[in-house]
Amino acid sequence: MGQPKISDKRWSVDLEKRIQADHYDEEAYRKRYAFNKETDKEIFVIDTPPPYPSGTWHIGAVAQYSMIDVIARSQRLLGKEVKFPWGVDRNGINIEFTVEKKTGRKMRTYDRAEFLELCSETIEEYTKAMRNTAKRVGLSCDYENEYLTDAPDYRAVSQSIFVELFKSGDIVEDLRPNIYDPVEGTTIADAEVQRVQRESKLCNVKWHTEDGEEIIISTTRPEMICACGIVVVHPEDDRYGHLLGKRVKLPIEVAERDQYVEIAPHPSVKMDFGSGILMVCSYGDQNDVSIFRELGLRPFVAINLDGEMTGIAGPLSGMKVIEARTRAIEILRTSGNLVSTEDRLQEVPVSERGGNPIEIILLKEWYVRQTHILDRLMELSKESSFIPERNRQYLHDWIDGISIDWPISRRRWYHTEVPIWYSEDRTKVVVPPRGSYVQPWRDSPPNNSEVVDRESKETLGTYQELSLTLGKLTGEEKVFDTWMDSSNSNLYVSGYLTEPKLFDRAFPTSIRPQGKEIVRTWLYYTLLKSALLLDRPGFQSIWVDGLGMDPWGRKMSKSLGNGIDADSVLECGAGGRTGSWKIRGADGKQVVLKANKIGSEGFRLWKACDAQVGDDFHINPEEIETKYYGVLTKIFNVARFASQFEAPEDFSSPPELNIEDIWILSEFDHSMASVENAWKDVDIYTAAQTLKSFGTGIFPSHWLEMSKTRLYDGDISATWTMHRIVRDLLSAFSPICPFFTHYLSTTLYDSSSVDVRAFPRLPSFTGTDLFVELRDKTESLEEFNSMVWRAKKDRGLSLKSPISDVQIPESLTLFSDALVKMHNLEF
RNA sequence: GGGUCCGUGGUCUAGGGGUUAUGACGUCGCUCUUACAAAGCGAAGAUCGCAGGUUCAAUUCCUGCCGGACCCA
Repeated sequence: MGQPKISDKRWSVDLEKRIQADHYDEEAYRKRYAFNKETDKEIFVIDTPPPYPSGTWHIGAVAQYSMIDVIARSQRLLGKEVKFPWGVDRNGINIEFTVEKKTGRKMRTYDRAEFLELCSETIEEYTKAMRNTAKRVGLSCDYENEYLTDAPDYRAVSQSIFVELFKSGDIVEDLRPNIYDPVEGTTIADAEVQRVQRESKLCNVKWHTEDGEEIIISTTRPEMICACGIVVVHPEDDRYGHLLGKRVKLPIEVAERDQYVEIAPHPSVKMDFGSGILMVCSYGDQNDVSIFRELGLRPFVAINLDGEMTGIAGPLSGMKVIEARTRAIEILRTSGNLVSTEDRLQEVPVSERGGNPIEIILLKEWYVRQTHILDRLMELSKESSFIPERNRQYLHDWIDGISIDWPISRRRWYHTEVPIWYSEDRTKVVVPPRGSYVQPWRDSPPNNSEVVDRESKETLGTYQELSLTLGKLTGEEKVFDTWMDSSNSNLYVSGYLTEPKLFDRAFPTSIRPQGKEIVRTWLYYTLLKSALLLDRPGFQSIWVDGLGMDPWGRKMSKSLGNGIDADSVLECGAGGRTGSWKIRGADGKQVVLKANKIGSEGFRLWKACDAQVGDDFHINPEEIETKYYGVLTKIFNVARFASQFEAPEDFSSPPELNIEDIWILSEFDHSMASVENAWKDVDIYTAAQTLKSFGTGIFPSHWLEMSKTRLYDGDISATWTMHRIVRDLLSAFSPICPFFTHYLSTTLYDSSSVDVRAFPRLPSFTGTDLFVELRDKTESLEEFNSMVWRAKKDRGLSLKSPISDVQIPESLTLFSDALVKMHNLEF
């Protein structure tokens, strides 16, 4: 016994930052966390979600990433070779918006190359900030091999996969109705559409049949009358049976088309909506699209790419949609065909990124075919386990609802280019060779490109041989939907195209960790790719966590004013600075939350203990501090206490052990067994709770108090037991609090718990009947100790003062010596 | 309108057909006892959202309703 080796009186955020600074020393870091692809160990590849750098990183996402790190570290602890990549998703419309906002100029007013340069500079800044936060929260990623989805090597993979799917016929080009954002001038996918409540005007419009009968049709989009292809009523609607087959005149003048449309039956009509008669236009909404397709009608193009009405709109032609709507109402009113209007709240589809009302327009775009493979996808998905299992439902529901192919081309710039050139006569295309990145809008094809027949997809020869026969080439101007890039992440990190030997061992990728809000995009598209390319499931397990919500359970958003910045929580307590957050509470009033110390270790511990995976979690800095900082203090002090006693030389063979030492070892082994299983099952919650309750409960409160006298007397059984438990406890706990356990373990034992590569379990001497028998004593032991403490309290005695009339129950007589000393019992 | 999840002491949370319902925070009381007052020990505090049903037995299973969250149309 001597001075504690740990000099700090308590754990602090400053100490945490000092340890971190050392930890990110490059050489040491690489030794710890680099991935060795030649390993004989089991390989565990994590498909880390590449975050999108947008300035501030959502605290809920940071919390989620810290749990992904817990997964990475726990798998290392179990002895696996872990690949925990660090990737950043940088393609997309977000950064384009950011640059437009920053410079006050719209994208299309720039030269394309100049604009790309601006995007790339801006996103680089954000990327740095994000990497710092990642390190601050302790992510043990391979930062040295950072991948960027906008870098040539990554884009090359995206383009190669495109070419592969194009040749196999799974990617096609076609003229189809597409969801289009007229303000940003680009197509978007189903998954990117959001719905918002808006006030809109429902117009009840008078139409006339050929034989002069008046009918009323309700619509919120009178400007679309010019694109009306048919008028429908419900087949069972008795009111209108006589109208079927008749023709009805459009109530607004149109050009270049027939003024009359037919009335037909269709079951999709809601009889109780308005008059029960519906006009079907190309295209007012998704229902219109399916009716046009079903009835084989010829669509009219009413709106052009700039969001203006086309020539068929007659008097409205050339107007923007909103303007045209107002004018249409005026025209109808003047002509006496407007019966009435009503204001009503309506769900309007808008684009997720731009927030603009979307239109459905006929466009020539590139598609990944998916409707033909949905059953197979469902089957393949059964081969992946979900954590938690119930979140499988999100994927099923999405797959069930898919009815159209995935449009993947976009009319934007800061994205991966569609790697295609068209021959002068448009019958042939040139595609780049595997592994190269091309920009067809400004480059010529590389010489080893291939020439492919546009219809049959047959390879005709190399570009070098055939270039003279192609005439003047035109490079494709369009780019990919960003999900087209990010849905390759698991293939990329598992070595597809670049490291076939690794890929063989590492695919399906061990785990896909992600939030539930992107099941329909990132997860779905990734599984789709794996199915199309390889006919295999993309993952062994899929870990789908809930979302970080505000303290009252609502989504954090700028408009609600209830956001919490991640860095402010991680830095709370550093350099004596406290944290304070002003946010709008549940009742709309400002609430001020205050905390003195959290740090990355407190933050991680909170997330690990607070909620089961898959549930939404509430983020309240006050709660994080009050509930979990004390746990760190407690374990710190246990280690500090232990540090005043010499650690044993030999941790593996115990000396002759005292009965109460065997007892606590049996308890400890039981806890460690469940922690080991929890880590194997990626059950962070159970591992965290088990460690926490052993480390702050029975071990210090009962065993340590029972054994203090012996420890002070230099008893080797007690000393061995304590150090063995403290050391192993720190190792098992290291995935959750790596810096905390690193500090304690290196100070006490000269070796870091973050370097342990085999889950620590007690030697086999322990697995005896005696173990089971002693573990049965735990409950009565706890009860007895509580009883004595209560008795002393009731009599106003201090805990060390003697007490005389207490009887040790028969079941605990084997602990008599220890209990007498612990409680100072007198007889 | 549909789907999924949730509703357990003041707050957060575990559990799950069968004695006295888990833990934490907060509250109250006592204690600076040679690891720990940024702590320890002890105490009080819950008709498990509401109404039915199944059952010998429901907080747990079923149905409906109410409330919340998320997703979709």
